[in-house]
Amino acid sequence: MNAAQRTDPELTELLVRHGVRVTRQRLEVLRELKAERNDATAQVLWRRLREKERSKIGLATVYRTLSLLSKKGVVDTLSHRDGELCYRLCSEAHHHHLVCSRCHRVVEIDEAGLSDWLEGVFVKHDFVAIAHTVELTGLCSECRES
Amino acid sequence: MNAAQRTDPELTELLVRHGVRVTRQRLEVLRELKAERNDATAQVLWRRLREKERSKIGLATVYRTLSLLSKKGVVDTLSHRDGELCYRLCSEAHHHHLVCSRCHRVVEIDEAGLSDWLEGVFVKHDFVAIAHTVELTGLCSECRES
DNA sequence: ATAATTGCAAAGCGTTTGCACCCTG
DNA sequence: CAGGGTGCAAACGCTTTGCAATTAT
Repeated sequence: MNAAQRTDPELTELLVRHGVRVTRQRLEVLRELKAERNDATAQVLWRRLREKERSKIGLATVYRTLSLLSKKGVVDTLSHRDGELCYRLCSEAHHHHLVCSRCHRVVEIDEAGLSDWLEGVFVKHDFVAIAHTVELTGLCSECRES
Repeated sequence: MNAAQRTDPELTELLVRHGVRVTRQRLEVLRELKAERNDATAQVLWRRLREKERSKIGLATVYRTLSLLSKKGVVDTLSHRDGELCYRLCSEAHHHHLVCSRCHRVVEIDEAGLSDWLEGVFVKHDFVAIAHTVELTGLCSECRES
């Protein structure tokens, strides 16, 4: 247990709750994600940790950590940035995203109102639902003004 | 004008209609896409043309062609395959896709029933709509049996 | 004729992997 | 103290680009 781990018991607990070993690097990635208002790529998170936080974390570790956390359902992935994945610490309930194409502000949208339509589509085509992704892109009010 | 171009006047016309120069390579890519029931990646299309059709087409040309056709609205892109884009010759109307995760069968879904929900979300958060993508993944009836 | 298109090879870029060392549980 | 986690560098796979030769209009 070092300083970084003691700083935010909530994040440590988040890892433990998902059956993930607690390491300095994983806490650092989570801390950085928590500080991010919207979403961030693996490379961006790594650069921030290296430069701003003076962390010795390796890029591969950031990738491995995000991939693990995503598999465990601790973070969400968005693919609105072509060719690279964005990660985001999310609320637990199933939801979707509305992203501003200019400032990349992310708004979480709940499932209500969509479920009926979804259900109907799967039934109509005789598919068993596995997953669905909905990504809405627009221009937020602030960005419209400038 | 060579043999390949004479074979399918419909494809030639499709290019002309979108203001795209007609070349042997572009017609070959379109012909291959037309023969594809679902969707295919640039690399898959290229391999088919090279091996099955004995075409001398270059991989870069396939990429350039697909990118151009996508920009002109002649083909659609789907991103259900992680890390690489899939292309598909599509109907003109706006629509979405339901993809079988096992056999990759693609079913086109029309916009009806979704528009109201979409409209409501954009208005509620004071965003001006730019785009939206909806991708549903499931298991089709045939794949469930085996 | 001339500007766009092509094939090839090399470069780019995000991501993954092999391996020796380190640390958590 | 054993097995997972890490950092580094090299490998990977998809995509893009520079360039000289070719081709459509």
